[in-house]
Parts: sequence; structure tokens; C-alpha cells
Amino acid sequence: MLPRYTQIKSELLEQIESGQMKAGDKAPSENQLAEQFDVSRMTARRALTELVDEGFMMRTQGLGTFVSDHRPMSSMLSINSIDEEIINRGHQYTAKILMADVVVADEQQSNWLGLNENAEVFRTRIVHLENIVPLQLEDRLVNPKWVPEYLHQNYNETTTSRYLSSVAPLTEADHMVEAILIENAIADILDISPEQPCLKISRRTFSAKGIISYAQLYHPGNRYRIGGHLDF
Amino acid sequence: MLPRYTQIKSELLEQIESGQMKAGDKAPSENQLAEQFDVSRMTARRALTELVDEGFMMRTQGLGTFVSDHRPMSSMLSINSIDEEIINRGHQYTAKILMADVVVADEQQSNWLGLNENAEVFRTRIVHLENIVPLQLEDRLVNPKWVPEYLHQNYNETTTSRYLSSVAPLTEADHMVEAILIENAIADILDISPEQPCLKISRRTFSAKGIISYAQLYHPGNRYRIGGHLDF
DNA sequence: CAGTGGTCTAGACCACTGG
DNA sequence: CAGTGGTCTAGACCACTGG
Repeated sequence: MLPRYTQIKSELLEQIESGQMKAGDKAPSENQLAEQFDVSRMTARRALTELVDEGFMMRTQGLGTFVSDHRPMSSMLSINSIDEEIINRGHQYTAKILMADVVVADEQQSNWLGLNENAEVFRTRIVHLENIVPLQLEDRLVNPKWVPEYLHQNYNETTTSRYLSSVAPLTEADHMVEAILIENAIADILDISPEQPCLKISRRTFSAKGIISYAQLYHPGNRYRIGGHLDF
Repeated sequence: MLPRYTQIKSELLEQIESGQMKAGDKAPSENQLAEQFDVSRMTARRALTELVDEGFMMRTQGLGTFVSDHRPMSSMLSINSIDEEIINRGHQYTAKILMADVVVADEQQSNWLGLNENAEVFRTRIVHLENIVPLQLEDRLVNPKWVPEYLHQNYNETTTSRYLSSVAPLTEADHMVEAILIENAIADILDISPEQPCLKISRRTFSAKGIISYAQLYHPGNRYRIGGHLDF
């Protein structure tokens, strides 16, 4: 049984998707929702609050709650494949597989995947090269439960993320972007000096079943940037 | 007068920052907080919920709430205001206006705004501080044609991006994210050493009329990161 | 089992917006 | 002014975790 506020959210989202409520339209007030769904105002309010947090609505005190026209933006890290990106630039793409093995997750790693400590997980470390120059070190952990054949693929032929999304369609992703200094071992792999800033992207991907994978992507700051375009 | 839940958040964040509570430590339970701060459990709960949403804590039903080792993340999914982000953490927001003037655009600057070289444009340089610590240097160029009153606003009261979107609703934005080393002058402003990596976001915003503004945002890599969530 | 977080109620007072 | 969202209370019952 889903919580009441989730049911109310679904109801409102359906109205947005079906076009019954359009961008700029006024949503029912907290009191109206409370009466309509026979819940307390606090519960109705929670439904609206979450929709606001998720970018579907906007609120102004004294005025009301309105459907926002802000489409959830996908471009920032539209999980695009590094190989395509390189090939699209007309360059040569190569992958160097440094590791493809079963490891025992330490505390942090198990947290990332939502597993118990000491669980066995799959780990791959792959360098992606553009014209023989390292562009990305991909260090990835995968939950074996959902992707048992993960280690038996040829990652010179396809990428890990392409394989993963073929066996377990993505439903969600979290990501984080930071500028960091890296340890010497990683600097060696990327063929840069440890003083050079790196762009690190950490990404956790979910399918309907749960957390599929946690990837840490390291890029030399002078060779890689993230670009994006937003429409409102 | 700040809301009680914000006060409780600040209190807890202070304990994290001062090292009294470290990553992995158990935070007071909702009931303990309620008693300690003499508020209802719902109010104490809200403080914890927001800290969880902002990535400072993690909760497990039946177990408790624990300090996470994450730095604050700001979302790339929305052009969010830096001041709101800071205030939402229960911290003090201050802006230091370094420059607000008319400048003659050089070749690069005129390109960014889609103007002719030597055109007069508005430029502001503003440091955004969290609890007196610099979090972002905002270096912004604005097309005077669309925002003639840009320089006559009080940017201690509102932010440039909030003012801009109030006078010219955004329709599009381009952005780029990079990890870079910065020049000494900027390092001084951000109060870091020039060897520290920085996260730079460059963003061009469009309204229906055309390019409104080009902003370069510099952040100390160790104080700032971008987070986001995608649904597919 | 006692303790935790998750949901929910039926009220209350307040700050703000528009007319 | 009536209506809106923003905060807050003092309860309640539930689902879950560990011992």
C-alpha cells in the first residue's frame, strides 16, 4: 500500500502528463487537496512539497501552487557513451581493460551498492583512449545479482554502460561532479602529472530492481569537459 | 527569526563541521532532538529530513540517522540560486560585490554574448560566501540591451541570476563544466592556493530575445560539487 | 522486546498576496 | 478582506532493526 501523499502525487502527475493541467496552471490548494482526498492538510502539503522539490511545481506564499514548465533536464549527463563521443569527433577509440574481477566489497563500496559489507561484487577498471591518449578511467562496481554475466562480456567490442543498459534498463541515476587531485597511480594511468586537476564523475545507476552499478569516472581536466544544453 | 527546524539543522551542521560528529556517527534520534530542542517530533524530523535530502545524513528505519561523509551537492538539474542553497544548509549567506560596471567587450567577450567587438556590456564580479568562506566567484557579462537596469540593482538583497530571470524569463541555457587550475588573482579571491583544483561552470543563458548573459562561476574543488538526479 | 524512523491527524497561528 | 502557503504541536499507529 503506497502512502497517501504518493497517491496524491501520482494523481497530480497524471493530470500534468495528460494535459489536463498545463504549465502555469494553478494546482489545487493544500486545503482543496486535503478535502478532495480526505486527508489532513499536512499530508496534502507533503504531496505538493515533493512535487515542488522535483521541479514539477512552483509555490508562492499567498498565491498558490502552479505547474512549472521546467522540464526535468536530461542533457547534463545524458548517459552518453564515451566511445560514441570519441568516434563522433572522428577520432580513434580504444579501450584498455585493466581489471575485470570479483572483489569483496569494503564498507564504502558496499554502501554505494546498497549491499552488506564483504559482499562479493564485480569490478572493472577500463581506460578509454582517444587516439591513444587516455581520456577516461572508468572504475566500476556492479551488483552481481542483477547482472550475473557482467564479467563475461568483451569490453573491447562494447562499453560497460551499453551492456548494462541492455540487460537492465535504467530507471534512475544519481551523479556527482567534482574537481579533484588524484593519486599517483591514477595519474600514471591517465598519463598526466598528479598536480593536474581532474574532473571526476561518480554515478550510481538504478533499474527497476535496484542499484545496478556505481561508476567513478576520472578525466584529465585539460582534455575533458562536460557540456550541456537546457531548454525550459 | 529563522524557523526552528533551520536552527536545529545549523546546530547539527556545526557539530559535523567542528568534528564533534564524524562520518558514520549516529545522530540524535528524532525523539531525542525533539526533547533537546523542546519542539515536536515533526519539527525535529523535518530538520533531519532536510539534512538527509541535502546529503549530510543517511537514515535507516529501525536503526537511526547517521552522518554521511558527503560534501554538500548542488544540483545541476536546475539553475538554482547559490544563496538559497547556502541558506537551505542553515548557513549564513553573504555577497561581496567586487565589480559592477560597464566594460568594452574584447573579442572573446563579444563572441560569448553574440555582439560586435568593442560593444559596451555590463560586467559584475561577485563573491558568494558561506559563513564568511568564499564558495563561488561569479564573473558575469550581461547584454545591456535586454537588461538596461542590471547595474542598478542591490545584489546584496538578491542575486544576479534571480534578477535576470525576473526581467527576462529564461528559455535556454548552455553550460560547460571543467576542472581547472586558476590564476593567482582568483585564488586570492577564493582564499585557496593556486595549486588547488577548481570547478568552473560557464553558462550562457537565453531568453526569447537572445543571449542575456554569460557567467563564469569558479568554485574551490574542496568546497563544492555538483550533484544531480535523473529519472528516465 | 525497546527504540528507531515512516506516516498521518486535526487542529493552531503566522506571513503573505490579491482585490 | 478571504485565501494561500509556512510553521508547529501533541498526539497516534505502523514497519522495521537489533538484541
